[in-house]
Amino acid sequence: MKEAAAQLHEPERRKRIARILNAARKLFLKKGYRPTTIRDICRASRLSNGTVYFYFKNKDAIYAHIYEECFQFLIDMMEQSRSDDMPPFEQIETVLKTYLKYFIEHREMWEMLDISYRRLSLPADLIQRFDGMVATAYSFVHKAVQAYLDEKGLSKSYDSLELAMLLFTSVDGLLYNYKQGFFEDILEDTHLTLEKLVDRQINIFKQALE
Amino acid sequence: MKEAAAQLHEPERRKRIARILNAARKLFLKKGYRPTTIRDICRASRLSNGTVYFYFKNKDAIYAHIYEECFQFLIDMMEQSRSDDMPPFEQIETVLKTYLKYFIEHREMWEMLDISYRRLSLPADLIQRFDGMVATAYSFVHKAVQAYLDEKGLSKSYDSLELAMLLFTSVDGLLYNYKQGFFEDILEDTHLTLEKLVDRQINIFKQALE
Amino acid sequence: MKEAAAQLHEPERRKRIARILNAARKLFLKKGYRPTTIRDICRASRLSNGTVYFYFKNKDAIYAHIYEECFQFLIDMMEQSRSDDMPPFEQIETVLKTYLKYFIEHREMWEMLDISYRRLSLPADLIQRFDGMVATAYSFVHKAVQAYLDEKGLSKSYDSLELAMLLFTSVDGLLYNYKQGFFEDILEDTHLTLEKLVDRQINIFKQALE
Amino acid sequence: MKEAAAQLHEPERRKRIARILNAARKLFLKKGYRPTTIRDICRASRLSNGTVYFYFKNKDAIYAHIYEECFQFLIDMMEQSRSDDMPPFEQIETVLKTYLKYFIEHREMWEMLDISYRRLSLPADLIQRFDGMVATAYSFVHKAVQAYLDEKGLSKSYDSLELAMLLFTSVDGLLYNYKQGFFEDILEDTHLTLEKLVDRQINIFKQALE
DNA sequence: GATGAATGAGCATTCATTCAT
DNA sequence: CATGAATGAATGCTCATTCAT
Repeated sequence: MKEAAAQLHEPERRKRIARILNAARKLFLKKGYRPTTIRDICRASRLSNGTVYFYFKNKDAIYAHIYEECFQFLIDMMEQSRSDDMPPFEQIETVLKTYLKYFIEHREMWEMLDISYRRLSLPADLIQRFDGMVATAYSFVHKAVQAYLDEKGLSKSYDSLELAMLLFTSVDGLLYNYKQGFFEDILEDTHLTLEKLVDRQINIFKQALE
Repeated sequence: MKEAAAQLHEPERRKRIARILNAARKLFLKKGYRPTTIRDICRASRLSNGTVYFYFKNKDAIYAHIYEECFQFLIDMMEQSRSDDMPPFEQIETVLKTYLKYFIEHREMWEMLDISYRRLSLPADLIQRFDGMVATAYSFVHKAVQAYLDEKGLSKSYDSLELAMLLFTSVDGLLYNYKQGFFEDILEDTHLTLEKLVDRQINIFKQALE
Repeated sequence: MKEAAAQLHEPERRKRIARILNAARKLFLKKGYRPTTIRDICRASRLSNGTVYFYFKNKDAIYAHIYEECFQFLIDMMEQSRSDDMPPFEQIETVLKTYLKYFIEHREMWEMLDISYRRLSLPADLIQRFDGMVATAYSFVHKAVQAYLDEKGLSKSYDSLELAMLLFTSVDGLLYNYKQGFFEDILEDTHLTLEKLVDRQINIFKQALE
Repeated sequence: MKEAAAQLHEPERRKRIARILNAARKLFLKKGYRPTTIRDICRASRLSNGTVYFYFKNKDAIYAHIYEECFQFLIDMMEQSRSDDMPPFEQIETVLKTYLKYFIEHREMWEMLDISYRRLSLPADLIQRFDGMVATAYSFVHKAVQAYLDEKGLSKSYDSLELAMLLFTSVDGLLYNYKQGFFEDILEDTHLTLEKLVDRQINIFKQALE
């Protein structure tokens, strides 16, 4: 009976949780994690202090929820964009460009991922789940690179894991430096864009392997 | 006379300042900028609250000092490692490997640079100085790439600025992901090392350009 | 329903607010505004630091509340004591004696008014409201004086505003000097009292106009 | 010998003390007593922290010095302006107008007197000295009023002390209210000035006694 | 005498978190 | 479930005062 009653209110529950998360996401992004206060979140979600604490153990838990959500979104995007049937090189291209797309179209999410979840005092199982997500994202690139090497008969000359890491991190480094604002002037003064840079980066790998 | 008297205490002053900066550096790294409190710094430097404020206007000023110091150290290392007389490719290699060396040997400094100085409310002139330092570091790679392209007669096929950015950010991305701990398992389980990865990255660029 | 629930706690709220204001009023008087600390107020009101800030935005807000309250009390007293039907001179007497009564019976309030609200960094609208209250208090005297001059046919010989100001400020000066303690010995050694002094002052004006 | 040496530097001492007092006076006025810090005074007087404390026991001592100085200045002005040979009424007028002159021409000093020296924790003998100065200032008015009453043969109808107090405090109340800014609008919109108001006040007393 | 380095208590204010209703 | 009142430790920073040189 109690269960049933709880179930009955489930949609209501979800709504409240969503409201809290939406508010928190925006605030974390705008002000950063630490400067965002629980009261900020309450105000923005139009819920009381106590309610927020009813649904989330504490501030870190809210953050963790959002982190997971953002990362899952990236994984889903990658998953949906690629397919095992694609030619290997296209797979590589697709995954990396999907990452770029994520960065451009869902910048807020990308920035959430930037807050190192290891610094927060999260329960060990969460940390592990997050580590797993990172591994999954890497694996998309890894598998594609492996397939590409197989296709080209280069499996013995190159280490697919090594190449995958380099590919991924080189794009990541680009985005990271971009975010820091170090490219602002350059991208304004030249014909360069993030898209072209990523393209070039991928092509350099391709040329190198030929 | 007054000058002399002041000078007399100068070494003492320097010592105290160093003590504060050393304490702050360590703490900023361990806990991050915001979570580190002035009191933490006082405790670690065995100086009173008032003394810290006697030497530094506020917390941001302490951070700025450390940031500049760390970045200048990197620039000096790069400057000293390279020379215009080197073959261009060696210049590229040297600068990037110096960056890696900085990361490995002065990890604390590298991590300091990771705290975005733009989020802090620093005086405009400091922001500008820091921007200048970033530009200087980039320029080392840029000049070397330009020389390399000239040597190979590829100046027309490739944009030196673009290549320099990609080279630098790809290394940076590597270090950044490494720091996040995303490689931990991989580097443990394989023969890979940061050095080999950077090497490979540089070689990929080289191969691509040939 | 929500409203009802909130209302339910309203008396409790009021009690706490009153406790804070009572504590603050006493302390401001005893020690002055600046030397009174929020902690003093907490200690005196037996409430925690956070609770005080829950009810008041900051120290200035507490002061402003008290200031307004005290001034309004004076205005109410004046308003209730006088009436347009009174003979003009009686109006003058009544208002000024009410001011004296306020000074004697609600000394704590009178002293609050002594703290210049202009030095505090209060929001502009509060400043304006306070200015309005000052104007209201003056106007009671002014209107009465005007009526008196009209009655006596002296409107052309005297400026009602000027006389009103002199009447009010002369009483105020008396109170102010009294508060400073400059009369202590005199009032002890003679038959003089504040009441007699104010009486005399009013009579001097009356005699002068005859 | 030591004495001689000390004497030798006496002018130097005085200079420093004057520098401190000048700086403090300006600052106390501009910012008020509490908000003025010793460091402010050091900066303004171009002397070191330690030096200020060498010449003055503490902040209160500096204030007391200035208070005395300002009050003495007023007493001197009054003393010099009046003379026993003047007709009594002229004496009254002169003393009160000198007080107004002091207010207008040495407003900074007048405002210093406004800070109640009783609230500060000054040594008892200082308090007494200050009380004495207040009495002296009052006595100038008192004596003149007494002489006036004698001249007019009104000594039996009026109490000279009472009248003196009323005269003095009515002017004081005027100045006090003026300082609070309560007259600003009025004085701007009409032909009234402080001088005219004081004049009128004195004349009212005169008229009343006739 | 003069300096300025050093102290540490103290301040206003914030904030994550708890809990009675 | 939801509310918002209550808590009190913590924070960055200030400042009168002391003291070694």
